Amino acid sequence: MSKSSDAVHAILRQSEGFRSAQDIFTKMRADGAKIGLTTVYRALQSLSDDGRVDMLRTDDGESVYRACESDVHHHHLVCRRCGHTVEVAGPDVERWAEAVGADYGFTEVTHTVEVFGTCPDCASAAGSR
Amino acid sequence: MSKSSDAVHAILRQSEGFRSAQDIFTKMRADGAKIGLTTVYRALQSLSDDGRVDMLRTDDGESVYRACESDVHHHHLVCRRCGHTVEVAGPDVERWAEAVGADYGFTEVTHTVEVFGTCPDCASAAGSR
DNA sequence: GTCGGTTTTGACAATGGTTTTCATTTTGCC
DNA sequence: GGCAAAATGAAAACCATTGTCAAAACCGAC
Repeated sequence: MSKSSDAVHAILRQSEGFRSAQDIFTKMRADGAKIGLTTVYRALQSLSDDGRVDMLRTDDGESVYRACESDVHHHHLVCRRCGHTVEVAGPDVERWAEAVGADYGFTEVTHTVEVFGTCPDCASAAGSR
Repeated sequence: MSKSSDAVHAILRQSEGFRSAQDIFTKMRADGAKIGLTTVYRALQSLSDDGRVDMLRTDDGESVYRACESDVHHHHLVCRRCGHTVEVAGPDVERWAEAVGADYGFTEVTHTVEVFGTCPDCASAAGSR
């Protein structure tokens, strides 16, 4: 459980934002790697278990992963149309989450915050809903 | 798009927390309603579009719905151990999300915020990871 | 080098929630 | 009643994810 995991991790580190498992698989195959989809999922799972990648679900139920750059905690502003991602820091949110948790006596509080929207480009590029 | 929707909405209002679509379907059938799974999904979708029910995804990708009691938008504080859920309002977060979106020119900004932690009960009840 | 056993891998099948399809039924309206 | 539009539901299609299982890679021991 290492060579493949490392390869997947590498792909993730080369990537900007979040990527789906299938996406990663496709890219790896395109890069010439001989890897199976199953293995990608397994790698992703163990990496996530080890806390080396972040995993979250998009609105349509797909899981997406990102290499964890644990030093700085930040969130993402994702364009729901083109997928363009901006990293945003949100000290206020961090504080709020902690406060809320503490308020109810919760410990080991973590939080997931994702902001979705339509980016300027896509907005001007038109659109029906 | 009304009789069924109303029926589904009624079930939801009778329920305490979140229920899955399949769950609702099963219950309605048990209650003697002649309704199809498809219709339940359709009803849920339109109710959700109209903002009359809240919809969210569990960690395993299942969609769950709940009658919207408060017209106010709120988030959840979930115990990662026992699943106990507390509803929390977060005006600050709402404002922050909007501000962040606006900052980058994003429109139609929505956000997902979930706070996880270990609730007091579970914390005292102990544990291994 | 090779033997034996353990781990990893990946093609493929299976799962399961959700969505689509499409023919039938119901509804609203004249 | 008659007709068209909307709603319905059974079954099929989807599709991301997970399970299966036999083959391949790995590894320490001989």
